[in-house]
Amino acid sequence: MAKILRNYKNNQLRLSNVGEVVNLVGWTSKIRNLGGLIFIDLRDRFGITQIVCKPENKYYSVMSNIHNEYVLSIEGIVLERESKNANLPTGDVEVEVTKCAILSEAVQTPLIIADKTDALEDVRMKYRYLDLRRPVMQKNLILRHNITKATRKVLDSLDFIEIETPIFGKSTPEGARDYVVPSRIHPGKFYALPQSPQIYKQLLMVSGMERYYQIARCFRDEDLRADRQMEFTQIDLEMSFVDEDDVFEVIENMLKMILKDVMNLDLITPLPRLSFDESMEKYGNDKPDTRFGLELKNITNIANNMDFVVFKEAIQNGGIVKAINIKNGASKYSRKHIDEFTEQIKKFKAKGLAWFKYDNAGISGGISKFVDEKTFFELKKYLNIEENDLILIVADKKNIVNQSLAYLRNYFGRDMELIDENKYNFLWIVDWPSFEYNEEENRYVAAHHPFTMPKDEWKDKLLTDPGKCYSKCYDIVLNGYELGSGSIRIHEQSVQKDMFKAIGLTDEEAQEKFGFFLDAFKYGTPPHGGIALGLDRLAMLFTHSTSIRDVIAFPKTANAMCPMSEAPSYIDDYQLKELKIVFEKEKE
RNA sequence: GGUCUCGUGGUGUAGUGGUUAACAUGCCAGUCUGUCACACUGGAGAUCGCGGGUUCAAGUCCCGUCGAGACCGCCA
Repeated sequence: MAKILRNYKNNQLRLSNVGEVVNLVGWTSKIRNLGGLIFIDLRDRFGITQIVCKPENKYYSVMSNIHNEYVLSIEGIVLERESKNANLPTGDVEVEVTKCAILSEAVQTPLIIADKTDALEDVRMKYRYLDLRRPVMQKNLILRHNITKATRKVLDSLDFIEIETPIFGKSTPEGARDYVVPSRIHPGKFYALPQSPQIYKQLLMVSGMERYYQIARCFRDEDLRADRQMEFTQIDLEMSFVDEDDVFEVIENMLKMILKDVMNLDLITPLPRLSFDESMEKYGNDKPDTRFGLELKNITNIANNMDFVVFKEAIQNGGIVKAINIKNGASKYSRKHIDEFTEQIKKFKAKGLAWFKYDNAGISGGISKFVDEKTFFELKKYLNIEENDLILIVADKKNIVNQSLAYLRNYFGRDMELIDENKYNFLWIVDWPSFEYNEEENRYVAAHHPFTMPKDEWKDKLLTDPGKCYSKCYDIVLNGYELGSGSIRIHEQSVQKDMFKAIGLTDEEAQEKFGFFLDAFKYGTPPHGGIALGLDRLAMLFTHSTSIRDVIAFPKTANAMCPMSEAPSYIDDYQLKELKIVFEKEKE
């Protein structure tokens, strides 16, 4: 085949090119055949150029037999259009065909190749290669590329080096479920795919690399969600000789650069910081969307003085009472709506949703008959209750109250249109508790991971008062999503020993579980810490996608399958034999 | 593991237990020389996811199953 000529992309031609002979390639995006006059929108990754062909043209019969998605190579002359299209960068010109070669024909596509396809996601997944022809999807992947490009640029300028760590590793005893790969050479043994390069990046600090980063693929065998895939990508980094503020500064600089390069937005730094406890109190979760207010208010004290048995019981059982005030919600939401909200929060095990409305006639509905004048006076002041407000109250165990109201807060943020979609509200959640108490196992477990450095003032109190310990752990949150998580790590062996003791691990058990990792720390370990940011989530939020699947070229469905390739699949018996894997026959 | 929603031409939807399953878009053909969501005319295209049941009669009701999605659990 002759060399395919192409001297312009389909977004390039302007009035200044009029008269030039140009060579274009692309897919047939749209045909408008007016009988005596054929227009073809020729699409490539960069844009669309209108091709025109008149009846006297010797390629007229060729052109009139072209169908959608045919791949064409066009030679033509750039002309000024008689009627221009202001919606298209190339809308002032068109290319009159002088030569046309059909490089490839196409049958009818199962989905329409346009930004607004009418296909649902399973069809799009099955024909992902066609879905990815849609300009909006190409834009998403290009934006993702721009994020990694900016990331590499800024981290390189800050002396970070990109180092690849193994995909085949050793199964880690804690954390998410591992994906495992059988070893043929060592029958019965398995490699584990990394949940994150955590172990390796810390070892690289022991190695003296000082500043490492990686655009790292991570694997977790847990159920999928709109914002969670079985394999996902993290911007993973680790630094030596640093404390929390140093990590924040690097990430803030990096995000500033990414936002500028990718979105042309100026990020104001330093980013706001919120303690974990404060976040739970005000927003009910550890990843607040701060683009709107609607904060949770703790009314336990006021509720305790009310003559309402539901509140009293909840408080007596160690629970709390919190409220949100939906401004102008009284007239918008009917009793039926409120019943639906109640139904929704049952998934968090909330037993009910107390509510009342306020207007100039006073309070009404829900629990209003339990709200006496004095109580209302206090609530009105504390919750800033005004005309037409709807007050929603949950009384239960602390985490049920927080989960329920955090859910409702996000719902009303959207439903009352309180969210400015053009805002990117990054913030740090800092000062995390070191431990969570696991009631099932009756012991403390590491809230982050057992290598997280406690705050200086708690370093020597891990054993005496673990429940109150805070650690040098931080999350970065964007618009209600956990974007990244990191910590300063323990580099002192005495602190590490206390940490293991606090979570009930003996020296022998710790050695057995984390052996080579702990050994490495004996040979001179710099203070170090790091963070990992979810690239998929960042790209999802920048593109205003509703799922990370829209910024991943070939994602899996919620059921961890690929409708296109039909992975996962059974393998041949000889492969199983070679791996010495035997399945037990299913018993009925 | 659990809860909920959905499954009807290529695609997206409508469809009171009762005629030939409707509409939009896409596709095919025809008319048309300035369209750009071209317009107009005509046409093809559906074993209503699959299996069973109730019924004189099932796209519609029931049970099961498979598939898709959202959420809970899970994700140190």
